[in-house]
Amino acid sequence: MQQQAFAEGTLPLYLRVRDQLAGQIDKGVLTPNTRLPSERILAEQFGTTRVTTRLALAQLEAEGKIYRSNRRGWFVSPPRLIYKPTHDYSFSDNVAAQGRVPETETLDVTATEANAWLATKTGLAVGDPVIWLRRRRQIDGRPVLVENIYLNATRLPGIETYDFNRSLWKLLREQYGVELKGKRIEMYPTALVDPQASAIGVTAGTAGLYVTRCSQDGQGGFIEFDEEFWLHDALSIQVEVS
Amino acid sequence: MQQQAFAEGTLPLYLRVRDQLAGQIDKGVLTPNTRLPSERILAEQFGTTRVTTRLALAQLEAEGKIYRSNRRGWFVSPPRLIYKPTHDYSFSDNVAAQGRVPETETLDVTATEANAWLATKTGLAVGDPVIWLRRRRQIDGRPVLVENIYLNATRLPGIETYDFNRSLWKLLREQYGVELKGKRIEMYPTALVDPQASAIGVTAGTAGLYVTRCSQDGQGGFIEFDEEFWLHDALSIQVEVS
DNA sequence: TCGCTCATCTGGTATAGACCAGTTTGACGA
DNA sequence: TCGTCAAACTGGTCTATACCAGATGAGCGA
Repeated sequence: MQQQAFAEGTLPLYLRVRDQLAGQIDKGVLTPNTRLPSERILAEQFGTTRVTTRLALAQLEAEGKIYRSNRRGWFVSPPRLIYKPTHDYSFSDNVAAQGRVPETETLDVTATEANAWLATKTGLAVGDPVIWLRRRRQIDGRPVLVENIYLNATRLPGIETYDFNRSLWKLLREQYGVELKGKRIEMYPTALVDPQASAIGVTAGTAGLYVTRCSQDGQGGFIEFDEEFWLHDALSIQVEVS
Repeated sequence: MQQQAFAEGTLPLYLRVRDQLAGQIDKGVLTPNTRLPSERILAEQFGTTRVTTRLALAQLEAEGKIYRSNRRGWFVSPPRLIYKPTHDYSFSDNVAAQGRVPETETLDVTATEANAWLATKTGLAVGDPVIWLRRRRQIDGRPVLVENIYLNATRLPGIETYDFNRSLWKLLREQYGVELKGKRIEMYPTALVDPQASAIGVTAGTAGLYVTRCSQDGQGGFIEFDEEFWLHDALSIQVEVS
């Protein structure tokens, strides 16, 4: 069982494979959403095994250059969506403005009550009525996030009867005259685990970005708390302050 | 070569190993910065191989629950630092305020000129003089970020002569009377690659968060452009707007 | 033409073992 | 007592192979 010689400038083999593939992506030989050759074929091409090839692929995935679709293959990542969480705008409008095709699916709508965790996040009391909304959102047919939205049911009576497959922000403004003002946003990178991972259709452990957003109206009253689980390679966040 | 039976509720073995370790961390059996048993010992304890054990460890690493120190072992991650990039404050003060011990090292100070990339980011013209500063910052002895800072040399004459192992923000205020006002922040998750990975002392491919921050003074003049490479498990970002 | 079935392709999970290259530690000698 | 140095230990990289399970598409039958 011969061993790697660490030839060619001491770079490990899996990083040399990575560099080859990254070069093809950067040079445009492989374009966004193209499928890469299968792991077995790549392994043969590079004269190595699937295990090492997968190391290289995992590296590129961590960098956000490629993504995987469960048991279908590896694909070149499209550009990141520019996302400004401090703005009030519609996901759909934002995606469309960047030349992409958005899609929103409502997974679940449930009337429930605030638990301790939600209470500390929102300022509600434990037991206050909330509407819990779960949605999945896609860009160009690829699911990029799932979200849990908790709406102040007292402040927004009857909201559970509306169609949620559209902009929530517009719904609040048009039906309730609510303009979201204050926001408290928190985010950090983490891995997606079930149930979010399977809702997006990725394996548990895929890198993600966890974003929460607590919005109030002009008077400081709590309106909605949004908890988003993004694929890590799907977005670039921008914030401007003056 | 017998195969896994997918027993015990169909969870794959590496996720069951993950759950066991995660449980010990959540219950406080393993406390922050404690070293885990070695991969070989864990593999033996769980009746599996190193490869599978490493899968479980990589999963926990992706979730930000553990981190590795090169060839020294795996350690339990401490709590994330709360970081408000829209605020003007000192890294050192912020870390200390959260009961941790900060440290800053200046790696490099170079007088150079704005290239095309920096020009588009800052509004400078290509060729304008800038001071390029590289720093590494630690929390409780663990390097958590490296940064490239580009300072407007025209606006801040002689700044390269100061000590940079302290708060840059205070330096600007005290020596130049500059209050940073406008900020444009951009960030996205990605993997750390060299030279940043080796500067922090992690292997290439470790998950990170890339943050850039462009700051101006009250009159909209460009002051500094900051490019930060964070370990992904080291921080939680908070932004508030009204 | 349309729907279904099944072979085939894909990645997902797992075993067993090997050598490489820094880190740590403990025994030993000055 | 203290420094040195080698052994032992750690993760890092790699080979070779196997079976599992979901996705896909070709082909067949209604």
